[in-house]
Amino acid sequence: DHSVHSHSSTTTTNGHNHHGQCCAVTMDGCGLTPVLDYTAEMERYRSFANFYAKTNVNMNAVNSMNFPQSAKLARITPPMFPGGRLGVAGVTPWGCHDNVNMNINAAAMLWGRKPPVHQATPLAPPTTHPPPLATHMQPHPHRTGGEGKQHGGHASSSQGQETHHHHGNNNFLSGYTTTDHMTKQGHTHQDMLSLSDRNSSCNGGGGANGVNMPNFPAGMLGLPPGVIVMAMGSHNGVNIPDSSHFQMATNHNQMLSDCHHANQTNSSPCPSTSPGMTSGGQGSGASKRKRKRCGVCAPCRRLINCGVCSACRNRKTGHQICKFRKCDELKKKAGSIQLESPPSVPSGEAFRWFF
DNA sequence: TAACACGTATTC
DNA sequence: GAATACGTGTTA
Repeated sequence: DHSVHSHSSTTTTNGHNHHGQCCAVTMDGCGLTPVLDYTAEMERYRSFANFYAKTNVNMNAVNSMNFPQSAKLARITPPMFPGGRLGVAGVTPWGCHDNVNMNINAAAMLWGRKPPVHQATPLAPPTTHPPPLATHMQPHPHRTGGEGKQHGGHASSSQGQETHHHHGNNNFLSGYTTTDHMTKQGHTHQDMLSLSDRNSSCNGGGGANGVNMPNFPAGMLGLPPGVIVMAMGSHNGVNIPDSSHFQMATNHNQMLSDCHHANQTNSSPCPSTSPGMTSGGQGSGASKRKRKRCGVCAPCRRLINCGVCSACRNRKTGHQICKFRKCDELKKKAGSIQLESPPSVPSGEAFRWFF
């Protein structure tokens, strides 16, 4: 809607939109400038607010009464978005782009890393802002609550996030105290485990390719559990938005394999023929194996059930995951899935693990 | 076509 | 064994 955009541009002086709703649904600076469904966006804000309400943020946790499943999830959810520097203080945990454009920056922001672009200095840090390292895991002193932020989601409004340069260990929040990050609640999110506990090895198994490193503590790398590690291409570090090449450090020092269908029960790392398929399954072969969530699409990265969709409401009988958490890949027909690499990305060869 | 129901695989 | 979630047939 051109009128909306022109309205926004004339009422901002620094790129921020001061007319809340417009800001909530537009994503200036995102390149594509998509317009999100407002309801969906608000729902995401609400879920995030609920998440913080149940974990470590002093908020009026009214939502938790309405969404018991969310509360349950929140209890088992570690502070993936540390200290409010990323999430509540001005940037939604889902980032500005991520539910539309699966690019690296979005994922990086989500998993605790600031987008590595033109950010030499934080934007106008609030007064008396402590040094980043000192307060990294602490709630932002100026936080006013998640859903109240009309500027949430604006990529450039991430005041208070510390700067991470695009090289060296700073890339991985070396300032983190990893124990702080993970042991506050003693365990990690089930979804995170499901992503990481695959002791499978689609990349060669047994860490042969440097992917599984059973005795290599992530902390030594300054890698907080939950941080996705993106293997940069061997050519000039070009960000290649291939979600299948994300990796994630976890408590178990394992990485999320880029095999989407890790096999837990047998030693075969990648999809194999499954003898029995579900009720209606034809049992015609490997393609009928139950698929796994991709783990990197926007719904997969969502940690909290909405609690209100039909799937949540019919948890017992429906046996379905929350609608808002349903993997985009799984929504597609099983036969229509394109495997791992887009044509422009030479799988594997273009990536390497760098530490 | 979306929502629902159910069988079943998977994980804890 | 319970909880979760995928796949698919049925129904509105």
